[in-house]
Amino acid sequence: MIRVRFAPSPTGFLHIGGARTYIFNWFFARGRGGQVILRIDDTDRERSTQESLRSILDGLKWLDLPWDEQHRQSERSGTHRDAAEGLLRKGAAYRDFTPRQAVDQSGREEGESSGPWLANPGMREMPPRESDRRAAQGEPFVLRFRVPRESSHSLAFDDLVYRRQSREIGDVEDFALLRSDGSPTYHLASTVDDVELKISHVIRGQDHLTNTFKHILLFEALGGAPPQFAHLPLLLGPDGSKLSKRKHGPVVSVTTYRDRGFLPHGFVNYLSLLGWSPKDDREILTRRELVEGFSPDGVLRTNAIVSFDEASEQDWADPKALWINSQHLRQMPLAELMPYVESELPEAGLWDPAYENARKQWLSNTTDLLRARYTTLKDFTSKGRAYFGDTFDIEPRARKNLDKAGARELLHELAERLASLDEFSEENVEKQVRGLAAERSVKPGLMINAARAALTGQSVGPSAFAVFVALGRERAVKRLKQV
RNA sequence: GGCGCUAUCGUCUAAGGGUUAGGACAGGGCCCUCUCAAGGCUCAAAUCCGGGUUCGAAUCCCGGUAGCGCUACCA
Repeated sequence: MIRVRFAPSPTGFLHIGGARTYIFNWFFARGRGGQVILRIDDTDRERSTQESLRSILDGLKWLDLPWDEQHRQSERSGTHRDAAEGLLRKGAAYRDFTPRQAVDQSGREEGESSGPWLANPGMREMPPRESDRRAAQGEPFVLRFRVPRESSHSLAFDDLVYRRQSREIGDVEDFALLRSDGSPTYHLASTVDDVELKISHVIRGQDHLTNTFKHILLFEALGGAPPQFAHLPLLLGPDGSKLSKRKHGPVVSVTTYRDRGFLPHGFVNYLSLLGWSPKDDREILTRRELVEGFSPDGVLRTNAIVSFDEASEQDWADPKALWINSQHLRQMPLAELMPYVESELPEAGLWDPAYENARKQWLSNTTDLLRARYTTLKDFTSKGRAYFGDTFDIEPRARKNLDKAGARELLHELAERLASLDEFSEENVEKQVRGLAAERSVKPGLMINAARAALTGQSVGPSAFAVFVALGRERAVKRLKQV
């Protein structure tokens, strides 16, 4: 049974890099009848916050890729401690009584090659009896893994993405298992839980590639077979540094995409193409195609840059992400799009209860008319405001179209004629507009553009005749008369 | 510093010994047209550098350089 896990630590918002890791885990498991486990790695109690947890859960839910099980590491600390004790008894771990400050000082500054395991060989070699005695006296200690030093063999594993990885065991330090307050570190908790939760494949960021040797050592000491590993290349900012909220702002947070009108699947599609591709020229892929096509050995080994311009209103996100979203917006089944549009309207004060019954069809027609030229869901309530409500601003460029000589009178005249039109259809409206233009010897474009301006306050938009019909005779005539 | 990973247009990527190095986004132009989109066509744009191996290298090997990661009682 394939079982994967996504293990975020709630010390920040859900990062798009984390989201991509989750997405790849999900595709991998779903494509093979496996299960997805969400595990909150909150072993760092001091830095973990409720707010972060909320953000992570909200972000993941929005992606609409449901998980099968959920666990929280802090609720399993007993298990972790038992495992640590077992390792200590077996001699696979030892207590390090070195005072914290001493370690901080020796290791930190312009680090020589020395690590704690070299700095304090006395701790590693301390007789168990002395170790037990000092612990019993309450002297604080860190529990460290005793990396085998006797033979200088090398460690190796086959990463599904990075292929065979090997390392001299001498290059692996005696890493911490338990902190001096008794709490488990990430390495211990993660490995113990991976064993207990029967994780078959660990798919995570490349920043853990070298940590994997420690984990394999731990899996073996714990008596479990190591899972398969697949490390993913990292996501970098436009400056080439690892994406971070601090440095790169709100674009690294998943909820930003939600709040700015991305379709969940448009976002998923975009992320899936960072470090992976279907190897053909497809770019817009359905969830099903993604699940069927994804494979770890198709994942690139190079970091990808998330390109965006924080200063630009247009390119606040990667232009390609925006484009992919716009493609989904116009290609997805209209019925699937409607709930998203419907939830945008009330927020903007543009909701009409009749959208649920009498005007349901109208809403859907209008959405269909508009979506081909929109990028995000927010466009429906900003650019599309005049369609759903009666208060809207007139843009400068639209005003110019209205200010053209004779434009207003023509529109007033047109309003009269439309008011008495038999059937208010696109065809008939067009006939009236062109007819009037011919009578007055003006270019139809003059009237058409002025009409669009009067009707929507904008100089751009769908075919003006379609706009007339979308608004309906009553509203259209009223707006023509008002200018 | 040590250890490791990586290197194709500005960006995301395809091509894993033989291609005019392909596609997409973004940019330029044209068509369409009532505007803006969409759509169609089109232009510009890349194999980090240096050595090998080979008839032939983006592709394999070595070196350099650069970027990134790890080197925590963070994950």
